[in-house]
Amino acid sequence: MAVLTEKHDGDFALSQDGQVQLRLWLRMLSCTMVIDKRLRAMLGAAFDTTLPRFDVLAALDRAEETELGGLTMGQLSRMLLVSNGNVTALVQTLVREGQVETLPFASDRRAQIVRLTPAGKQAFRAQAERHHAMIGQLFAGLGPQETQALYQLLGRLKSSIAASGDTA
Amino acid sequence: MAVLTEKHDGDFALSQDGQVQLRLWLRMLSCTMVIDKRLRAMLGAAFDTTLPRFDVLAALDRAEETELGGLTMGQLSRMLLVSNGNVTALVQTLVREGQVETLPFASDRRAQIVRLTPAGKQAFRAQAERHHAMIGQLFAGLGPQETQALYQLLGRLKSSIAASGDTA
DNA sequence: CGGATATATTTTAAGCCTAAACCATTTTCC
DNA sequence: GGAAAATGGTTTAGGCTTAAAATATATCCG
Repeated sequence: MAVLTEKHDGDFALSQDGQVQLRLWLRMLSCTMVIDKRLRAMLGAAFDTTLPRFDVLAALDRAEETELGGLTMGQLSRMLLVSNGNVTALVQTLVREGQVETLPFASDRRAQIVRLTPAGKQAFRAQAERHHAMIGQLFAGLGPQETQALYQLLGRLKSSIAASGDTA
Repeated sequence: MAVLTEKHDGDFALSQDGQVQLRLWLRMLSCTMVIDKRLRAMLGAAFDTTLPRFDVLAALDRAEETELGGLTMGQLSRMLLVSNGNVTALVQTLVREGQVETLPFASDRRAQIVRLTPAGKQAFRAQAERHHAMIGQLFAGLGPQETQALYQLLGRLKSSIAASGDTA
């Protein structure tokens, strides 16, 4: 913690540290929101779907290589950082649309496996391509080392958040 | 999309870069979501309120110095980047709770002014203090020049987004 | 003036999201 | 074995959010 010792410029900046953090947070929130909205708008316009549904497909796609070939509801919930009930609703609509199917999980009759149908996999691939392309466009103005620097600073932020969680 | 549309040259670099950008986006989204959730949880637990309601109070607090002493529904909507109908609902509940009041706007009978009540101002001050403190904690692990660097890189990202918007 | 257009706002329908209560099954432990 | 606790999942009630339709008022222009 800095004491106000020096004369001119640096002290002012430090005394304003809280303000800087608030402005940083607001800018970060704003950027995230704008990108998020663009992605949602694109998914709605091009595929008549939503970001949460896309996220479910993406998680299941990544899980296809595993032994189960899919995920349980609870795994999905923890992976997407959304509530259990929310996953229930999302999976229900995806089942209704034929993009996803559920199977009983033999070794635990409370649980069930969710996995992509062929139609779901095909839909996901098309969506992922556009999703990926749009992110590429949005970040295109950043050079490689800016991208890298931002990635690393966000890693530091992640650590900072984790550290603050221990005591908060 | 004029610049990068040439065919064979950049493919490898672009595909690599795209992966980095996707990971960057996911990390940024994750950090933002975690902070957002913490703030919501704090506001709910400590003040039985929500982040959107806090945002309304914050906007009105900032507008208190102006001539009107408040904002119209439309100004609020544009400022918070949420839909008009959403503002209607938020203001209604804040009016019901006595934190906000609406006044007819003499020079345009379609519009109305929304402004803080004394109770609203008092509630906001307490909430803002905690909000500010929590952000300080979450970002505490970043040094001053890391904070500054992150702020500037997000500014670059903001420009990149704006530039991509011109053509997308 | 008066119709066409634009603006400010509300309403409506629908989806997302959560916490809390609830049910079914599994695990723990005596 | 069997009660108690834990876990997987669904349901419910309620708030947030949007787009689109509807309402009221204001402005533009012939």
